[in-house]
Amino acid sequence: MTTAQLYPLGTALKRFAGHTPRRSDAAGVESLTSFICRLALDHYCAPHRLYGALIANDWTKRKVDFKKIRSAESQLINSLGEAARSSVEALQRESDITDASEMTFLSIAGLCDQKAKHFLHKGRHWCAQCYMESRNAGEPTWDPLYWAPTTTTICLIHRTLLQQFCPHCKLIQRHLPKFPFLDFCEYCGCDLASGSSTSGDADQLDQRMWLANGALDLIKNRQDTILSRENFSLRLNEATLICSNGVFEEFARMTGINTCSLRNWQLKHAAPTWSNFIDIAYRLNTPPTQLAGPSTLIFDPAVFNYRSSLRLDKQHRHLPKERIEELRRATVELLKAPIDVWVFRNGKLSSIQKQFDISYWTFKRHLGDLAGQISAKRLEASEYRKKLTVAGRRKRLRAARDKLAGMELEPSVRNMKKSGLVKVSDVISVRRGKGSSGAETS
DNA sequence: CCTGCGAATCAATGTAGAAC
DNA sequence: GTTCTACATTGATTCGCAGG
Repeated sequence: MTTAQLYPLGTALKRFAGHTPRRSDAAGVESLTSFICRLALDHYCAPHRLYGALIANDWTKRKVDFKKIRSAESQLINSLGEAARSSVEALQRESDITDASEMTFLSIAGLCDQKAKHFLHKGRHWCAQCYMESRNAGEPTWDPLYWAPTTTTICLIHRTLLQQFCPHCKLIQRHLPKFPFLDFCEYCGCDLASGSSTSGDADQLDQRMWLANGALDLIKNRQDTILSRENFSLRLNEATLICSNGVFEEFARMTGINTCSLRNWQLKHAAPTWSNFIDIAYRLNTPPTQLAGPSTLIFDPAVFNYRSSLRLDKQHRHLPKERIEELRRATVELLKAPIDVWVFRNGKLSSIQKQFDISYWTFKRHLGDLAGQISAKRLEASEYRKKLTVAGRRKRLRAARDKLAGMELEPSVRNMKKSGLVKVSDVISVRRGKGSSGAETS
Protein backbone atom coordinates (compact mmCIF):
# COMPACT_ATOMS: atom_id res chain seq x y z
CA MET A 1 0.00 0.00 0.00
CA THR A 2 1.30 3.44 -0.90
CA THR A 3 1.25 6.13 1.71
CA ALA A 4 1.20 9.79 0.91
CA GLN A 5 1.61 12.82 3.07
CA LEU A 6 0.77 16.41 2.37
CA TYR A 7 2.94 19.25 3.53
CA PRO A 8 2.16 22.95 3.52
CA LEU A 9 3.88 25.10 0.95
CA GLY A 10 5.38 27.69 3.26
CA THR A 11 6.72 27.45 6.77
CA ALA A 12 4.65 30.31 8.11
CA LEU A 13 1.05 29.79 9.08
CA LYS A 14 -1.12 31.80 6.72
CA ARG A 15 -3.67 33.99 8.32
CA PHE A 16 -7.08 32.68 7.31
CA ALA A 17 -9.03 35.49 5.77
CA GLY A 18 -11.95 35.59 3.43
CA HIS A 19 -13.44 32.28 4.51
CA THR A 20 -16.91 32.05 5.95
CA PRO A 21 -18.72 28.95 7.13
CA ARG A 22 -21.07 27.40 4.61
CA ARG A 23 -24.71 27.46 5.53
CA SER A 24 -28.13 26.91 4.02
CA ASP A 25 -31.70 27.24 5.17
CA ALA A 26 -32.39 23.56 4.89
CA ALA A 27 -29.23 22.25 6.53
CA GLY A 28 -28.04 24.99 8.88
CA VAL A 29 -24.41 25.82 9.41
CA GLU A 30 -21.32 23.80 8.56
CA SER A 31 -19.41 21.81 11.19
CA LEU A 32 -16.04 23.04 12.39
CA THR A 33 -14.19 19.95 11.10
CA SER A 34 -15.73 20.45 7.68
CA PHE A 35 -14.57 24.07 7.75
CA ILE A 36 -11.04 23.06 8.75
CA CYS A 37 -11.01 20.63 5.83
CA ARG A 38 -11.63 23.47 3.43
CA LEU A 39 -8.91 25.59 5.06
CA ALA A 40 -6.60 22.60 4.67
CA LEU A 41 -7.41 22.42 0.97
CA ASP A 42 -6.50 26.09 0.76
CA HIS A 43 -3.14 25.30 2.41
CA TYR A 44 -2.51 22.10 0.45
CA CYS A 45 -2.05 20.11 3.64
CA ALA A 46 -3.75 17.32 5.59
CA PRO A 47 -6.65 18.53 7.73
CA HIS A 48 -5.25 17.08 10.94
CA ARG A 49 -1.90 18.68 10.21
CA LEU A 50 -3.57 22.03 9.81
CA TYR A 51 -5.52 21.51 12.99
CA GLY A 52 -2.32 20.87 14.94
CA ALA A 53 -0.68 23.97 13.47
CA LEU A 54 -3.75 26.03 14.20
CA ILE A 55 -3.92 25.02 17.86
CA ALA A 56 -0.19 25.49 18.36
CA ASN A 57 0.01 28.51 16.05
CA ASP A 58 3.10 26.86 14.60
CA TRP A 59 3.81 24.44 11.75
CA THR A 60 6.95 23.05 13.32
CA LYS A 61 5.40 21.39 16.41
CA ARG A 62 7.93 23.25 18.53
CA LYS A 63 5.31 24.23 21.06
CA VAL A 64 4.75 21.22 23.23
CA ASP A 65 2.12 22.52 25.63
CA PHE A 66 -0.80 22.61 23.22
CA LYS A 67 -3.70 20.23 23.59
CA LYS A 68 -3.91 18.12 20.50
CA ILE A 69 -6.40 15.38 19.92
CA ARG A 70 -6.03 12.14 18.01
CA SER A 71 -7.35 12.25 14.47
CA ALA A 72 -9.60 9.31 15.31
CA GLU A 73 -11.26 11.52 17.92
CA SER A 74 -11.74 14.49 15.64
CA GLN A 75 -15.49 14.54 16.35
CA LEU A 76 -14.53 16.28 19.62
CA ILE A 77 -13.75 19.44 17.66
CA ASN A 78 -17.46 19.80 16.90
CA SER A 79 -18.52 18.88 20.41
CA LEU A 80 -19.01 20.91 23.59
CA GLY A 81 -15.86 20.18 25.57
CA GLU A 82 -12.35 21.51 25.95
CA ALA A 83 -11.23 20.40 22.46
CA ALA A 84 -14.02 22.41 20.85
CA ARG A 85 -13.34 25.44 23.01
CA SER A 86 -9.62 25.57 22.23
CA SER A 87 -10.28 25.00 18.52
CA VAL A 88 -12.75 27.88 18.45
CA GLU A 89 -10.37 30.18 20.29
CA ALA A 90 -7.49 29.28 17.99
CA LEU A 91 -9.55 29.82 14.86
CA GLN A 92 -10.82 33.18 16.07
CA ARG A 93 -7.26 34.19 16.90
CA GLU A 94 -5.88 33.14 13.52
CA SER A 95 -8.67 34.28 11.23
CA ASP A 96 -11.18 37.02 10.68
CA ILE A 97 -14.02 34.82 11.92
CA THR A 98 -15.57 36.31 15.01
CA ASP A 99 -18.00 33.58 16.00
CA ALA A 100 -16.49 30.19 15.31
CA SER A 101 -18.50 28.57 18.12
CA GLU A 102 -21.56 28.47 15.87
CA MET A 103 -19.89 25.56 14.07
CA THR A 104 -19.77 23.55 17.32
CA PHE A 105 -22.19 22.48 20.03
CA LEU A 106 -20.63 24.74 22.66
CA SER A 107 -23.98 26.48 23.04
CA ILE A 108 -25.38 23.50 24.95
CA ALA A 109 -22.35 23.08 27.21
CA GLY A 110 -24.47 24.21 30.16
CA LEU A 111 -27.13 21.63 29.43
CA CYS A 112 -25.69 18.26 28.52
CA ASP A 113 -23.03 16.33 30.35
CA GLN A 114 -19.50 17.62 29.91
CA LYS A 115 -18.16 14.21 29.02
CA ALA A 116 -20.57 14.27 26.11
CA LYS A 117 -21.30 10.58 26.31
CA HIS A 118 -23.27 9.19 23.41
CA PHE A 119 -23.20 12.63 21.83
CA LEU A 120 -21.51 12.72 18.44
CA HIS A 121 -20.99 10.02 15.86
CA LYS A 122 -17.44 8.78 16.22
CA GLY A 123 -17.19 8.25 12.49
CA ARG A 124 -18.37 10.79 9.96
CA HIS A 125 -21.92 10.39 8.60
CA TRP A 126 -22.86 11.83 5.24
CA CYS A 127 -25.57 12.01 2.62
CA ALA A 128 -24.30 10.97 -0.82
CA GLN A 129 -26.99 12.96 -2.62
CA CYS A 130 -26.07 16.17 -0.78
CA TYR A 131 -22.42 15.64 -1.74
CA MET A 132 -23.39 15.05 -5.35
CA GLU A 133 -25.56 18.15 -5.49
CA SER A 134 -22.77 20.35 -4.13
CA ARG A 135 -20.36 18.89 -6.67
CA ASN A 136 -22.76 19.45 -9.54
CA ALA A 137 -23.17 23.04 -8.40
CA GLY A 138 -19.40 23.45 -8.56
CA GLU A 139 -19.02 24.00 -4.81
CA PRO A 140 -16.80 22.13 -2.37
CA THR A 141 -18.69 19.51 -0.42
CA TRP A 142 -19.41 20.24 3.22
CA ASP A 143 -20.90 18.56 6.30
CA PRO A 144 -23.73 20.37 8.07
CA LEU A 145 -23.35 20.38 11.84
CA TYR A 146 -26.71 18.71 12.35
CA TRP A 147 -25.30 15.46 10.87
CA ALA A 148 -22.91 15.14 13.79
CA PRO A 149 -25.05 14.03 16.80
CA THR A 150 -25.70 10.33 17.24
CA THR A 151 -29.42 11.05 17.17
CA THR A 152 -29.22 12.27 13.57
CA THR A 153 -29.49 9.27 11.28
CA ILE A 154 -31.27 10.79 8.31
CA CYS A 155 -30.78 13.58 5.78
CA LEU A 156 -33.53 16.17 6.23
CA ILE A 157 -33.44 17.16 2.56
CA HIS A 158 -33.51 13.75 0.87
CA ARG A 159 -35.12 11.74 3.68
CA THR A 160 -32.54 8.99 3.26
CA LEU A 161 -30.35 7.37 5.89
CA LEU A 162 -26.92 8.90 6.37
CA GLN A 163 -24.02 6.71 5.33
CA GLN A 164 -21.07 5.89 7.55
CA PHE A 165 -19.02 3.31 5.65
CA CYS A 166 -17.14 3.57 2.38
CA PRO A 167 -19.23 1.57 -0.11
CA HIS A 168 -16.05 -0.02 -1.50
CA CYS A 169 -13.72 -0.75 1.44
CA LYS A 170 -16.39 -0.53 4.18
CA LEU A 171 -14.15 1.60 6.37
CA ILE A 172 -15.29 4.37 8.71
CA GLN A 173 -14.37 7.90 7.66
CA ARG A 174 -12.97 10.34 10.20
CA HIS A 175 -14.16 13.90 10.67
CA LEU A 176 -10.70 15.15 9.84
CA PRO A 177 -9.68 12.77 7.05
CA LYS A 178 -6.20 12.11 5.72
CA PHE A 179 -6.87 14.26 2.66
CA PRO A 180 -8.88 17.48 2.52
CA PHE A 181 -11.69 16.03 0.44
CA LEU A 182 -14.83 14.99 2.25
CA ASP A 183 -16.42 13.26 -0.72
CA PHE A 184 -13.72 10.65 -1.32
CA CYS A 185 -12.81 7.71 0.90
CA GLU A 186 -9.58 8.55 2.77
CA TYR A 187 -8.37 4.95 2.47
CA CYS A 188 -9.30 3.67 -1.01
CA GLY A 189 -10.25 6.88 -2.76
CA CYS A 190 -13.71 5.61 -3.63
CA ASP A 191 -16.26 8.26 -4.53
CA LEU A 192 -18.53 8.69 -1.51
CA ALA A 193 -21.00 10.86 -3.40
CA SER A 194 -22.01 8.06 -5.72
CA GLY A 195 -23.04 5.61 -2.99
CA SER A 196 -26.59 4.36 -3.12
CA SER A 197 -28.80 5.83 -0.44
CA THR A 198 -31.41 3.85 1.41
CA SER A 199 -34.46 4.92 3.31
CA GLY A 200 -35.01 3.21 6.65
CA ASP A 201 -38.08 1.61 8.15
CA ALA A 202 -41.19 3.56 7.34
CA ASP A 203 -42.43 3.51 10.92
CA GLN A 204 -39.18 5.01 12.14
CA LEU A 205 -39.06 7.68 9.46
CA ASP A 206 -41.11 10.23 11.38
CA GLN A 207 -39.06 9.80 14.50
CA ARG A 208 -35.77 10.01 12.61
CA MET A 209 -36.96 13.19 10.93
CA TRP A 210 -38.12 14.62 14.26
CA LEU A 211 -34.78 13.99 15.93
CA ALA A 212 -32.76 15.38 13.02
CA ASN A 213 -35.02 18.42 12.97
CA GLY A 214 -34.55 18.86 16.72
CA ALA A 215 -30.78 19.06 16.28
CA LEU A 216 -31.11 21.47 13.35
CA ASP A 217 -33.57 23.62 15.28
CA LEU A 218 -31.10 23.82 18.14
CA ILE A 219 -28.26 24.83 15.83
CA LYS A 220 -30.33 27.49 14.10
CA ASN A 221 -31.66 29.06 17.30
CA ARG A 222 -28.52 28.96 19.38
CA GLN A 223 -28.32 32.76 19.58
CA ASP A 224 -31.85 33.30 20.84
CA THR A 225 -32.01 31.07 23.89
CA ILE A 226 -29.48 29.96 26.44
CA LEU A 227 -30.13 26.38 27.39
CA SER A 228 -29.28 25.16 30.87
CA ARG A 229 -29.79 22.08 32.96
CA GLU A 230 -31.53 24.18 35.63
CA ASN A 231 -34.14 25.23 33.08
CA PHE A 232 -34.45 21.65 31.92
CA SER A 233 -35.13 20.59 35.49
CA LEU A 234 -37.73 23.36 35.92
CA ARG A 235 -39.51 22.44 32.68
CA LEU A 236 -39.63 18.80 33.73
CA ASN A 237 -41.15 19.79 37.06
CA GLU A 238 -43.77 21.86 35.25
CA ALA A 239 -44.59 18.99 32.93
CA THR A 240 -44.97 16.69 35.93
CA LEU A 241 -47.31 19.16 37.61
CA ILE A 242 -49.45 19.64 34.52
CA CYS A 243 -49.67 16.00 33.45
CA SER A 244 -49.82 14.09 36.69
CA ASN A 245 -50.31 16.53 39.57
CA GLY A 246 -46.65 16.38 40.49
CA VAL A 247 -46.44 12.62 40.96
CA PHE A 248 -43.13 11.54 39.41
CA GLU A 249 -44.04 7.91 39.21
CA GLU A 250 -47.16 8.54 37.18
CA PHE A 251 -45.44 11.02 34.89
CA ALA A 252 -42.66 8.53 34.27
CA ARG A 253 -45.20 5.82 33.51
CA MET A 254 -47.10 8.09 31.11
CA THR A 255 -44.08 9.10 29.09
CA GLY A 256 -41.95 6.00 29.41
CA ILE A 257 -39.07 7.96 30.97
CA ASN A 258 -37.16 6.14 33.66
CA THR A 259 -38.24 7.33 37.12
CA CYS A 260 -34.81 7.27 38.68
CA SER A 261 -33.26 9.22 35.78
CA LEU A 262 -36.03 11.75 36.17
CA ARG A 263 -35.23 12.11 39.85
CA ASN A 264 -31.48 12.33 39.24
CA TRP A 265 -32.10 15.24 36.88
CA GLN A 266 -34.53 16.99 39.16
CA LEU A 267 -32.81 16.57 42.49
CA LYS A 268 -29.12 15.96 41.99
CA HIS A 269 -28.80 18.36 39.10
CA ALA A 270 -27.23 15.61 37.03
CA ALA A 271 -26.86 16.65 33.43
CA PRO A 272 -28.68 14.49 30.91
CA THR A 273 -26.84 12.93 28.02
CA TRP A 274 -27.77 14.45 24.69
CA SER A 275 -29.58 11.33 23.53
CA ASN A 276 -31.70 11.23 26.67
CA PHE A 277 -32.44 14.92 26.42
CA ILE A 278 -33.66 14.77 22.85
CA ASP A 279 -35.52 11.53 23.54
CA ILE A 280 -37.52 13.32 26.23
CA ALA A 281 -38.13 16.25 23.92
CA TYR A 282 -39.46 13.76 21.36
CA ARG A 283 -41.68 12.00 23.89
CA LEU A 284 -43.10 15.29 25.16
CA ASN A 285 -43.31 16.50 21.54
CA THR A 286 -41.60 19.75 22.51
CA PRO A 287 -38.82 21.49 20.58
CA PRO A 288 -35.52 20.89 22.41
CA THR A 289 -34.80 24.63 22.36
CA GLN A 290 -37.85 25.15 24.53
CA LEU A 291 -37.52 22.13 26.79
CA ALA A 292 -34.34 23.60 28.28
CA GLY A 293 -35.24 27.23 27.65
CA PRO A 294 -36.06 29.93 30.19
CA SER A 295 -39.79 30.33 29.55
CA THR A 296 -42.70 28.28 30.84
CA LEU A 297 -44.22 25.76 28.47
CA ILE A 298 -47.70 24.37 28.13
CA PHE A 299 -47.48 20.61 27.86
CA ASP A 300 -50.30 18.78 26.16
CA PRO A 301 -50.46 15.05 27.02
CA ALA A 302 -52.75 14.55 24.03
CA VAL A 303 -49.89 15.06 21.57
CA PHE A 304 -47.18 13.15 23.43
CA ASN A 305 -45.20 10.50 21.58
CA TYR A 306 -45.57 7.81 24.17
CA ARG A 307 -43.61 5.22 22.25
CA SER A 308 -40.10 5.77 21.10
CA SER A 309 -39.17 3.07 18.61
CA LEU A 310 -35.50 3.97 18.25
CA ARG A 311 -33.03 2.79 20.82
CA LEU A 312 -31.01 5.94 21.39
CA ASP A 313 -28.75 5.39 24.34
CA LYS A 314 -26.90 2.18 24.93
CA GLN A 315 -28.16 0.44 28.02
CA HIS A 316 -26.03 1.44 30.92
CA ARG A 317 -27.35 -1.25 32.95
CA HIS A 318 -27.67 -4.26 34.78
CA LEU A 319 -30.75 -6.28 34.02
CA PRO A 320 -30.31 -7.76 30.54
CA LYS A 321 -33.12 -7.32 28.07
CA GLU A 322 -33.99 -11.03 28.00
CA ARG A 323 -34.26 -11.06 31.78
CA ILE A 324 -36.73 -8.17 31.73
CA GLU A 325 -38.74 -9.95 29.04
CA GLU A 326 -38.82 -13.06 31.24
CA LEU A 327 -39.92 -10.95 34.18
CA ARG A 328 -42.67 -9.42 32.11
CA ARG A 329 -43.88 -12.79 30.83
CA ALA A 330 -44.04 -14.19 34.36
CA THR A 331 -46.00 -11.16 35.56
CA VAL A 332 -48.44 -11.22 32.65
CA GLU A 333 -48.95 -14.92 33.26
CA LEU A 334 -49.78 -14.17 36.88
CA LEU A 335 -52.15 -11.40 35.86
CA LYS A 336 -54.02 -13.90 33.68
CA ALA A 337 -54.25 -16.42 36.53
CA PRO A 338 -57.71 -17.00 38.10
CA ILE A 339 -58.60 -14.77 41.03
CA ASP A 340 -58.22 -17.65 43.49
CA VAL A 341 -54.44 -17.54 43.03
CA TRP A 342 -54.46 -13.90 44.10
CA VAL A 343 -56.83 -14.47 47.00
CA PHE A 344 -55.20 -17.48 48.58
CA ARG A 345 -51.56 -17.05 47.60
CA ASN A 346 -50.74 -13.42 48.34
CA GLY A 347 -47.01 -13.95 48.30
CA LYS A 348 -46.98 -14.60 44.56
CA LEU A 349 -45.83 -11.17 43.33
CA SER A 350 -43.09 -10.92 45.91
CA SER A 351 -42.01 -14.43 45.04
CA ILE A 352 -41.48 -13.29 41.44
CA GLN A 353 -39.33 -10.46 42.78
CA LYS A 354 -37.41 -12.96 44.87
CA GLN A 355 -37.03 -15.33 41.93
CA PHE A 356 -35.51 -12.62 39.76
CA ASP A 357 -33.57 -11.19 42.71
CA ILE A 358 -34.78 -7.62 42.28
CA SER A 359 -36.28 -5.09 44.63
CA TYR A 360 -39.85 -3.84 44.64
CA TRP A 361 -38.69 -0.65 42.98
CA THR A 362 -36.71 -2.29 40.20
CA PHE A 363 -39.80 -4.35 39.53
CA LYS A 364 -41.96 -1.23 39.36
CA ARG A 365 -39.43 0.70 37.32
CA HIS A 366 -39.38 -1.95 34.63
CA LEU A 367 -43.01 -2.98 34.67
CA GLY A 368 -44.53 0.38 35.55
CA ASP A 369 -47.06 0.04 32.75
CA LEU A 370 -48.51 -3.06 34.42
CA ALA A 371 -48.79 -1.32 37.81
CA GLY A 372 -52.41 -0.31 37.15
CA GLN A 373 -53.41 -3.85 36.29
CA ILE A 374 -51.64 -5.24 39.33
CA SER A 375 -53.36 -2.75 41.64
CA ALA A 376 -56.73 -3.59 40.08
CA LYS A 377 -56.12 -7.29 40.55
CA ARG A 378 -55.13 -6.74 44.18
CA LEU A 379 -58.29 -4.73 44.82
CA GLU A 380 -60.38 -7.39 43.14
CA ALA A 381 -58.75 -10.06 45.29
CA SER A 382 -59.39 -8.14 48.50
CA GLU A 383 -63.05 -7.59 47.54
CA TYR A 384 -63.34 -11.28 46.79
CA ARG A 385 -61.77 -12.10 50.13
CA LYS A 386 -64.27 -9.86 51.92
CA LYS A 387 -67.15 -11.60 50.16
CA LEU A 388 -65.73 -14.97 51.15
CA THR A 389 -65.62 -13.86 54.79
CA VAL A 390 -69.24 -12.69 54.71
CA ALA A 391 -70.37 -15.89 52.99
CA GLY A 392 -68.41 -17.98 55.50
CA ARG A 393 -69.96 -16.16 58.42
CA ARG A 394 -73.46 -16.69 57.01
CA LYS A 395 -72.75 -20.36 56.55
CA ARG A 396 -71.53 -20.79 60.15
CA LEU A 397 -74.53 -18.92 61.56
CA ARG A 398 -76.94 -21.06 59.53
CA ALA A 399 -75.28 -24.25 60.71
CA ALA A 400 -75.41 -23.09 64.34
CA ARG A 401 -79.06 -22.06 64.02
CA ASP A 402 -79.96 -25.44 62.47
CA LYS A 403 -78.17 -27.24 65.28
CA LEU A 404 -79.93 -25.16 67.97
CA ALA A 405 -83.29 -25.70 66.26
CA GLY A 406 -82.64 -29.43 66.29
CA MET A 407 -81.97 -29.20 70.04
CA GLU A 408 -85.05 -26.93 70.38
CA LEU A 409 -82.99 -24.11 71.85
CA GLU A 410 -83.36 -20.36 71.31
CA PRO A 411 -80.80 -19.01 68.75
CA SER A 412 -79.55 -16.48 71.29
CA VAL A 413 -76.02 -15.15 71.26
CA ARG A 414 -75.18 -17.18 74.32
CA ASN A 415 -76.48 -20.46 72.81
CA MET A 416 -74.79 -19.74 69.49
CA LYS A 417 -71.46 -19.32 71.23
CA LYS A 418 -72.07 -22.51 73.18
CA SER A 419 -72.74 -24.46 69.98
CA GLY A 420 -69.07 -24.08 69.04
CA LEU A 421 -69.98 -23.67 65.36
CA VAL A 422 -69.51 -19.90 65.18
CA LYS A 423 -66.64 -17.57 65.81
CA VAL A 424 -67.08 -15.03 68.59
CA SER A 425 -66.74 -12.22 66.04
CA ASP A 426 -69.69 -13.70 64.12
CA VAL A 427 -72.12 -12.93 66.93
CA ILE A 428 -70.49 -10.08 68.85
CA SER A 429 -70.56 -6.76 67.06
CA VAL A 430 -67.10 -5.49 66.38
CA ARG A 431 -66.65 -2.05 67.85
CA ARG A 432 -65.90 0.17 64.91
CA GLY A 433 -66.77 3.72 63.99
CA LYS A 434 -70.28 4.82 63.31
CA GLY A 435 -72.32 2.90 60.76
CA SER A 436 -70.90 -0.46 61.69
CA SER A 437 -73.36 -3.28 61.74
CA GLY A 438 -73.46 -5.80 64.52
CA ALA A 439 -73.86 -9.53 64.39
CA GLU A 440 -75.60 -11.11 61.48
CA THR A 441 -79.09 -11.89 62.65
CA SER A 442 -81.13 -12.61 59.57
C1' DC B 1 -2.59 3.79 14.78
C1' DC B 2 -3.78 0.75 18.59
C1' DT B 3 -4.45 -0.67 23.47
C1' DG B 4 -4.75 -0.25 28.42
C1' DC B 5 -5.73 2.31 32.43
C1' DG B 6 -7.49 5.71 35.84
C1' DA B 7 -10.60 9.58 36.53
C1' DA B 8 -14.92 11.47 35.85
C1' DT B 9 -19.69 11.19 35.77
C1' DC B 10 -24.43 9.89 34.10
C1' DA B 11 -27.71 5.97 34.70
C1' DA B 12 -29.76 2.54 37.46
C1' DT B 13 -30.22 -0.08 41.65
C1' DG B 14 -31.33 -0.95 46.57
C1' DT B 15 -32.82 0.68 51.09
C1' DA B 16 -34.86 3.55 54.72
C1' DG B 17 -38.62 5.63 56.05
C1' DA B 18 -42.82 8.65 55.54
C1' DA B 19 -47.67 9.29 54.07
C1' DC B 20 -51.92 7.34 53.38
C1' DG C 1 -49.87 -3.08 53.39
C1' DT C 2 -49.07 -0.12 49.40
C1' DT C 3 -47.02 3.65 47.24
C1' DC C 4 -43.83 7.14 47.00
C1' DT C 5 -39.51 10.13 47.89
C1' DA C 6 -34.68 10.78 49.30
C1' DC C 7 -30.30 9.22 49.14
C1' DA C 8 -26.12 6.17 49.11
C1' DT C 9 -24.08 3.06 46.18
C1' DT C 10 -22.99 0.33 42.15
C1' DG C 11 -22.43 -0.14 37.02
C1' DA C 12 -21.33 1.54 32.45
C1' DT C 13 -19.30 4.57 29.36
C1' DT C 14 -16.32 8.07 27.79
C1' DC C 15 -12.23 11.01 27.96
C1' DG C 16 -7.47 11.75 27.88
C1' DC C 17 -3.10 10.28 28.46
C1' DA C 18 0.98 7.09 28.10
C1' DG C 19 3.42 3.78 25.82
C1' DG C 20 4.32 0.49 22.13
